[in-house]
Order: sequence, then structure tokens, then C-alpha cells
Amino acid sequence: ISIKSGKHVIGDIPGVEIGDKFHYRVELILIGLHHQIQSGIAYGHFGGKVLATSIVASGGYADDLHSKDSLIYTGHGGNANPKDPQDQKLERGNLALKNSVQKNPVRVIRGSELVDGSRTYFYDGLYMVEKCWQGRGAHGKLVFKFQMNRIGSIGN
Amino acid sequence: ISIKSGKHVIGDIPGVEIGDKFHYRVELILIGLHHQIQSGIAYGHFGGKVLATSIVASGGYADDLHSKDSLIYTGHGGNANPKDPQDQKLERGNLALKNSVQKNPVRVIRGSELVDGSRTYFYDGLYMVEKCWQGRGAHGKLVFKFQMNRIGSIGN
DNA sequence: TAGACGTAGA
DNA sequence: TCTACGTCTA
Repeated sequence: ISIKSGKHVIGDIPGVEIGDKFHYRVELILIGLHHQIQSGIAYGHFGGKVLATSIVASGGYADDLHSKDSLIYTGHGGNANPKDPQDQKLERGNLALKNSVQKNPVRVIRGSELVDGSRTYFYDGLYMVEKCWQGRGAHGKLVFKFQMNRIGSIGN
Repeated sequence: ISIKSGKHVIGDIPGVEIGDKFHYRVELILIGLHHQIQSGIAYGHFGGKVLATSIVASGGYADDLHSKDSLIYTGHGGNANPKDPQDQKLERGNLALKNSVQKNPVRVIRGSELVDGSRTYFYDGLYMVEKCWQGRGAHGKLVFKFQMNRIGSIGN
């Protein structure tokens, strides 16, 4: 199933399969996987609702990426000035992910940094945002956390 | 005349002519005009000396770009946090440009922002750094200024 | 590791 | 206008 609103698509992208690898964020945009050049959370308007369409988890925040079929994603914001962290706000991508809780599939792209400083990304399929909550980051400021589970894995 | 040190070249780039236009900074790198993805000042080591090879003037700082054959270029640095500007330091590109004063030609790329927010760049030929001095920016902090004149224009 | 006249989307 | 899990060079 795939829902489209302008260039924003919920669900799989035709021609892109789990495990497909990429080297640059701009490739994700060109192929339609993730429509943000830097931001980790992409979203669009669907019938008056703002819903998340895809996320990139590549180590920029304190995510929990230890499991193969689930992850805990950290919301964005609050670190514009690393020396003066702020509470994250329920806006933009954070709001979109919250609206998507138990509602629509979200594409997950996992990424990592190589020894030489370059990066790689790969499409990891559709996940459901199971729940979201607020926590405290290492800096003591409020951050949003999103429990995401692979659709089709045990428990879904 | 062209002096080469590794990938750093002083002087014209074969195949690139004055007026040649570009849309993205990465094009300038690919064609060899300017070896910095974001920084406005490119430089290299030439016989133990650090010399400037090219600059991009595209509106990021308070340059004086009113003349066709000369310009006053502002050094870089001091604005990492726009809310807390700092004095510019005589290092990196600023030092390179100072070392190049009345010494070696520097490629000038002029750029501007279009109405739709995109940018264009064009190669504007070789200039000589005539002199450099320190001044105060609008924020009151020290900035470096570089008087650059087109080589071959009246006065050169 | 830090700095940089980027780049696209909201 | 501002934000953003970028990208490259030194």
C-alpha cells in the first residue's frame, strides 16, 4: 500500500528494496526515499494531517539502534548550538512522527560513518511508530523518543 | 602562467574562460576552479608558502562588489555563531590571502542569489591582492579586508 | 576535530 | 527566515 500527496509518499518506493545502499543523502532524495537534504525526519500533509514518511538514523543523535527489527529514534531540534542545548519541541518532524503513532508506515533508512569519515545508507523497510514519549538527554534537556518496530516482525 | 602544487593551482584553469557560469559550488570543485565546498577562500602550499588560489564572492559577507574590475573582499571567520560575532583571525584563508598580496594571481568567482533562492556563479578571471587591512564590521568586531584588482586592468 | 560566502524544504 | 542525523578540506 502506498499513499501519495504531491511528492510525499507513505509506504514503499517502487524499485527500491530493503538493503539497497547509497552513499549520499542527495541520492535518497533523487530516488524518492527521503525528501530532506539534512533533516532526519521527512513528512508531508495527507488529508489535512501532517504525517511522517521517512526517517534517517545515521548516528547524529543518541538513538538506540541495537536491534535489527526495532529502534528508538530521537526527535530533532535542541542542538542548534551544541554548547547551549535546549528542550526539543513538539513541532516539525517531531509532531509528524507523533501523529504517525500506530497510524501509518514510515520508511527507515539506516546509515553509518565509515573509518575514512564517509557515510553509507541503506533502506531498511517499513516501520510503525509504536509509541512516543519525552525523556532527558545526556545534557539534561527534554528530548522526544520514538519506539519504532518493523512491520511484519513478531508483535506486528 | 600556472603554478601547480598537488591539486592546488595558481592561475587560470585550462578550458575555463571568463564568464563561464555554474550553478553549484561542487561544480567549481569538479572543474578545478575552487577547491572548497563551502569556504570562500581556497589555498595551498607552494614552496613552503601558503598562498591563496581562488576566492568566491557571493554575498555571504559585506564585500564591496560594485566595480567590474576590482573588489574589496572580506576575510572569513568570526561568524560561526551569528548571535555572538568574534574578531577574525589571521589564519587559514585570511593568512593565505595576506601572503598573496602583490605576489600571485588569484582566481575570482563571483556569485549571486536569484529570486527563487538558488545561486549562480561565474568565473571572473585573475585578480591581484593589492593590499590588506583590518577594519570593523557592522557588529564592531575586527574583520580583514582585501583590495583586489583585475590583472590587466588600468593600474596593473 | 573544527570550520565553511552550501542547499533544500517547511 | 530558519532549520537540518551533510560534506569536504585543512
